[in-house]
Amino acid sequence: MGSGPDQMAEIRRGAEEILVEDELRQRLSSGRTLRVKAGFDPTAPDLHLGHTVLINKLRQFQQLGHEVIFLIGDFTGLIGDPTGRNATRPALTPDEVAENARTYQSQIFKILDPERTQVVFNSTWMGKMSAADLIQLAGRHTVARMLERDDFSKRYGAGKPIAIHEFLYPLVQGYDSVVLKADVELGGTDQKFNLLVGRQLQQSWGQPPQVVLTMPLLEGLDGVNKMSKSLNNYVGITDAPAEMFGKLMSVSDELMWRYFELLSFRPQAEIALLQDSVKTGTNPRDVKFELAQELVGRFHGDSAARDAQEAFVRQFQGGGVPDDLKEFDLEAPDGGLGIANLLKAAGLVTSNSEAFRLIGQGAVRIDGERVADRDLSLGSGADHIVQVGKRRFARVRIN
RNA sequence: GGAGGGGUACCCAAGCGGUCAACGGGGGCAGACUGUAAAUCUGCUGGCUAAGCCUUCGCAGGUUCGAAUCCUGCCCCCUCCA
Repeated sequence: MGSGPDQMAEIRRGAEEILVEDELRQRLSSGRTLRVKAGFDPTAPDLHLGHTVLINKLRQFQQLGHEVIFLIGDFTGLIGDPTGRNATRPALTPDEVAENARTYQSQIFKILDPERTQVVFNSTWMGKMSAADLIQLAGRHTVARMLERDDFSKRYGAGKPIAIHEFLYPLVQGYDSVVLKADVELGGTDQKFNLLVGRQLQQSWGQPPQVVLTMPLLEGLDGVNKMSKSLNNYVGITDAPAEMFGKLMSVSDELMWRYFELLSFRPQAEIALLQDSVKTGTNPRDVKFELAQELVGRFHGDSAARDAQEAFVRQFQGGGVPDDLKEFDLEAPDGGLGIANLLKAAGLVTSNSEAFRLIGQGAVRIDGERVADRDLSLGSGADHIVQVGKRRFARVRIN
């Protein structure tokens, strides 16, 4: 464990804001093991790299010798997420929550040390709370302070509805910090308000207020929007190695550095050296290889990462064929099997129209030969590698 | 309860009787190029037994030679007033 100031440099890495930084410095230098909390929604068990930004930060604290509390917000999950008013999320059943929690545990321990991670559920204490207790909790905060929250004040100002129970969410989250006696709570920048409510409630219960550390929301593969499943710009941590590798290689050269900062475990100094080397002529692609290697290795092991890189080089640099081809056995009618139907049967296109379009664009190859004739038909007894674009392949046997 | 606005393709958004399979933008896909599935440029982006035909503009009817466009009813969303 380093000294206070050394720890601060690592902790500050990538962080958006630390409130209050002096308080954190003091607690670090006290030499005490700090209780570092972060809460996760049990509705989204499929973690992507965006989620891991926070988990990585937890890991850092862990490596500095502190105790990590991974809180699963199953109580709030059972009520259902109140934000986004036109698509009220269906409340999860206890079984689903339990299932999601298991998924979390199998995924986060690729990053966190299970020995020094406490997984807790807020239903443990919230479930026991009576209506009277809840009213008492609600009495600790005021409407005016609630309305300070950016999205509440915007909605209020715009005449948009705010349901009463939406006010309870920050309170419950803050109360979790009281119960857990958190020293530090981590969250995305969008969580800032909720995290601060935790500070306030702790003080109200006579506890020293937790330090709040917010992390930026990781940009998705498009480099613009935050990474999310619904925008389909994400890298899932359960994505297959080749898939994960390819997605990371598609990140722009610029965004790559952002990913290094927030996702890589490399020391900052080492990343600075990589940046220098690109400035003096190293191919950014090769640096991106390093990033993809590290991340695929983290979730799938080093040998899978090496294989993924080899396959990537073979397929995209060498114009080669991936080794895990889907195979199809197709029947040819008397006149032979038309190319469009073949592509459709092999799942390479979704309609004949799409097939013809792609042929027109020169995207279709059979055994490496570009197909120019949209009326091409293939007879039986053959075995072909069929390709659409650079990424869609299939092996097709015609009987 | 009253007044008004709106529902168009994956998303946003034009069109307001024929020239509309429907402008434009985003996203996606493809091609070229390359240093990578970066960047950039170009093309495509309903379906089919395919130079023709069929289906699509909230839903159901109607008017018309002809409707995304006009009429009627219904459903849904939003804003303001109470």
